[in-house]
Amino acid sequence: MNAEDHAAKPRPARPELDLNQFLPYRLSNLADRVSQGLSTIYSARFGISIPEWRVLAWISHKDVLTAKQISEFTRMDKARVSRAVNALERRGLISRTPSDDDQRVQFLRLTGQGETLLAELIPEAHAWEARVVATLSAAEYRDLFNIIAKLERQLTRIDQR
Amino acid sequence: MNAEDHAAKPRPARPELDLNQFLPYRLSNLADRVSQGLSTIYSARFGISIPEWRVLAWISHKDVLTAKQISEFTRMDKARVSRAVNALERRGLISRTPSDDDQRVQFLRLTGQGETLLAELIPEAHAWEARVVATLSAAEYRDLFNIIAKLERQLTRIDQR
DNA sequence: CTTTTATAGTTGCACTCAAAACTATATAGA
DNA sequence: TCTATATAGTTTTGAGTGCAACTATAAAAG
Repeated sequence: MNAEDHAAKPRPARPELDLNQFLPYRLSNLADRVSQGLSTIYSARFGISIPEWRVLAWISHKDVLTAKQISEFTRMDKARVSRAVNALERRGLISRTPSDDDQRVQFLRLTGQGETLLAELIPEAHAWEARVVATLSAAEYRDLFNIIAKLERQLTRIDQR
Repeated sequence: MNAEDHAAKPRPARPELDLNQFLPYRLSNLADRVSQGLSTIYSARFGISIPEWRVLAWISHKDVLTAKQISEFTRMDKARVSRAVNALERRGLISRTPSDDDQRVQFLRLTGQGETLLAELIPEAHAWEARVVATLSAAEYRDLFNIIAKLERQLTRIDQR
């Protein structure tokens, strides 16, 4: 039985919130499911946590990064980055080399082992993404990225005030 | 200096991962920022946590719900729902009435106080959403919801295998 | 009936997280 | 130069989380 069937119920004048037409709700639902689905690949199969995956992905993308930079790119707390970096180094997937200019800074790079792992992981991640977006037309796919970019710029604008 | 400037670096044949063209990355970034931005409204201003907001929103949407149903709609763990429901009841925002048919089940409803709070909160949430999507054309807005729906259906399909 | 199996909701526990405090180093100002 | 302030990264801590165990009730099977 559906609660809405009680048409008789006297409704106080209350603003309606239709969650299916509420962007934050739809967006967080979708992103959740996407992250969840993708993480089964790198978590179950490669023993990598979400923060670790993000760190790996960015180092792979940029070749050399500091923890600070990763924290900015991923917008993860620096404490979270610190722990992920530690875990990845312990597993031999990345290396740290202290900067000569600034003793506080460490440059992070993939090790051979890290490269090998990503060489397996990245194609699977791409394949998974491809399955998900297979339902979209080329135009929709393009539109989606454009819309996301627009929304992000707008959020930045709003933040600045 | 950009690490990519070292054109000399001998690259092993490794699959590239361009995060800006990787949907899970863009999506989780955006959803994160949207949730974050919205939560400042109900968290800072009304002392409501994210799980509590979700529970309130769904009860408001459906009038009467059980914890089980909320857990399904929000895809939150039932423990998380249980704790949010407890907190909301302690604050007098929702009421529980045990089902006559099944002693295990409790029907959850907004109290007058809960209605009042949502009457303030919902318009503000809508206003915030409106500011964010103000950057989109009507067509883009429509497309966005269609694309999200398509992707969710596809994820359900993938899950089922 | 009586026993088994399923279900709604709660609680305990180990783990994760974000914020703050802290350490070590670097830069700016007096 | 000495002191104050800022910054990179780590550690600590309190709160929140998911999982699994548990309680109470209900439904199904024997």
